[in-house]
Amino acid sequence: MPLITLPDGSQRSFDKPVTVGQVAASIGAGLARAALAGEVDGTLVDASHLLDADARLRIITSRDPEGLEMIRHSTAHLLAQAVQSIYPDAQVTIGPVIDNGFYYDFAFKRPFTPEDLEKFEARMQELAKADLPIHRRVLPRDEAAAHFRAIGERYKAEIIEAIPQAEAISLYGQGDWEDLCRGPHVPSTGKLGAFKLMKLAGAYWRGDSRNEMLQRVYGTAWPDEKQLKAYLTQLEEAEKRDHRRLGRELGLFHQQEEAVGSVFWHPKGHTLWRTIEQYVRSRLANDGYQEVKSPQLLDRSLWEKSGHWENYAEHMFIAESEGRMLAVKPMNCPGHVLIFKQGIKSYRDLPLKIAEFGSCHRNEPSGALHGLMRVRAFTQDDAHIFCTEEQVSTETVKFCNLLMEVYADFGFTDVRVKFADRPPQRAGSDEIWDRAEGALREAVEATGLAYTMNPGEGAFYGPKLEFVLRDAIGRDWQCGTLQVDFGMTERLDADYVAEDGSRKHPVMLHRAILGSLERFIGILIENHAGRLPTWLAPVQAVVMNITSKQEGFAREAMEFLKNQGVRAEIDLRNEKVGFKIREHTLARVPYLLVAGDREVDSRSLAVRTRSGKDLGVMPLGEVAARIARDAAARGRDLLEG
RNA sequence: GCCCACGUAGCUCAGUCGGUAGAGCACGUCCUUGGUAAGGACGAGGUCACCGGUUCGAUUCCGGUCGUGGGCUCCA
Repeated sequence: MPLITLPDGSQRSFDKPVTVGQVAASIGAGLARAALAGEVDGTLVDASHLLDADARLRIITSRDPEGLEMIRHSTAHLLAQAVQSIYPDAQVTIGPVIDNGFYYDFAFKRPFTPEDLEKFEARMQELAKADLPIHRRVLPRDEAAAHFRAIGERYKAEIIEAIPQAEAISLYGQGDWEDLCRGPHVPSTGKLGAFKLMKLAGAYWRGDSRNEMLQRVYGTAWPDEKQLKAYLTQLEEAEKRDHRRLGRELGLFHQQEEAVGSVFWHPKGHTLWRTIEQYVRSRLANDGYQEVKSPQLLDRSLWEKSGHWENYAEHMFIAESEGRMLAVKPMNCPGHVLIFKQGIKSYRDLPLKIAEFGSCHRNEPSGALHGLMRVRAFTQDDAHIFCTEEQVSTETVKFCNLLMEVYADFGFTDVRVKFADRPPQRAGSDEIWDRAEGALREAVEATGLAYTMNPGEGAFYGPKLEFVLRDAIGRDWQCGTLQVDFGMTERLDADYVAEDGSRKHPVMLHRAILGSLERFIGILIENHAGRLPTWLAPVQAVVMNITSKQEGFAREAMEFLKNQGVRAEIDLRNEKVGFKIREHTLARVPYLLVAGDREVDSRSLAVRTRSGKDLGVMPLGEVAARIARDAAARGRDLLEG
């Protein structure tokens, strides 16, 4: 006689055991159709799950996050069924849900082709249309393993054999096809249909590059066609924001094969670069950092002492001269330690903050390179804080405040913090790591920021905080970092005289806010879809004449704006004003300034923004003031709608 | 580095079932002096990524190299 309690507190009693689906049906026909699964006393179960005792029940539909996840998971199964119905000798492995969709990895004798993808999708549609009921059965572990071995599914068998022996294994079947799965799943394949297979890729079995390569099929799945279409449209939008395309179209930079993984910054791109660099420079100076410049090439012996040679050699570019082996710096820290070591330092000198816009080279695998986002030559807004163990907390708090301020100026306010602890390959004893992690934990608690753990992802020399910012279309980018290093100064023999006259090795905080300037600029371009805020726009205003009659005044106006600190250009070409407006709008110039006869007479300009807003005619001084006001707000309070 | 796909004019892309290629935009010249997202005419521009092989002949077919894209791995 189960008594079922629903989320709204209402109760229903039944005179015999009922399934989740039957409870839904007792509430209404619409809910019965929509019901995908249930949550019984906090555990997700299938709609066919039999309730034989009192329970709290929540009916899961596609409107619940869990429901959407199930749709994706079940669609992954549908894909596997389709693939195996077409290629019976393809072996299934795993098919998890990911953001916006799912993937499924198959072992197959040859790579899948785009034509295969079409076939798979068509078969999936057929199977969905057939509305096959999905049912669950349970086997003891050993029996399940033997079953999968018997039907030649060795990857599945391997997965099962990793599960504790006492546990029972559930299998889900639809039609004549069956797969190992924890579940739950939607009640039938007819609940699926709004999906699309997106792409093919290779992926290693268990994510290990020493293992064999599997064929991964990516797909997306949604509760209905409308949401699917909205997602596909959004993807197109993201493509339009691609910084590589915009970088070319806006004349910011280019890359070519003679310098793989490096960037050729064009005048406009470098203007943007300098604006950012000068801004960060002033923020750092305000916070007591001293800027330096350290050498690009440093002797191997230094890298051996710092631990890089042992832990980072595969990423380093090597050069040779007069029989000495040199390495192009992949990081700035050893150089900064050498600067610290010049002269005797006292505890009174701490914290000592050394900053550098450090140009680093790392020999990244070719497959990792991607536009500005992943390069081999990049520049960090890097700095090292030499301090005592007691100062770690306050310095961390100060740094986090600065970082949040800087991000806000760039218009990023959604920032997440991750705590990455000791990686498998590392320098220093466990005892030192215990202390470093302890100090960093205490420091991050002192900031009051919420954080999540990122196990095993620390730098080889210390644990780190990672600062992840979310962009305008919801993508996450790790930019800032703060790393606590208890070992580097000892390895490089850097010390200071403590209050009691003894020599001590300072703690080093490695920190960056933007991370790589190259990458940060890429993020800015995509975040703003090329419409950089006025303070960053390489060209802030273009003055254009309507006929050649206004040429003199247009020149005068442009010079005036330049003298007022506006990055202004002039367009005197013999073209119609509509043509010029179109071009500079597409070039994302924030302010389009037109000089016709009327404006010449009143020594003013007709002001239009790149978003098409007509701000009317303003005297020259007012135009300059308006642009200056907009630029001064940085990314915080944009005037433009 | 690994898997798959791709590489034709500055850009976006057609095309050649093997007979050295075409459009639009951009560029140049000329006409047009036009008030807020494309005025018109003419013209120039390509070792079809690179290196080999097959062939009478390769941009096209085959192999390799390099690069790019999407993944994997890695990561700022």
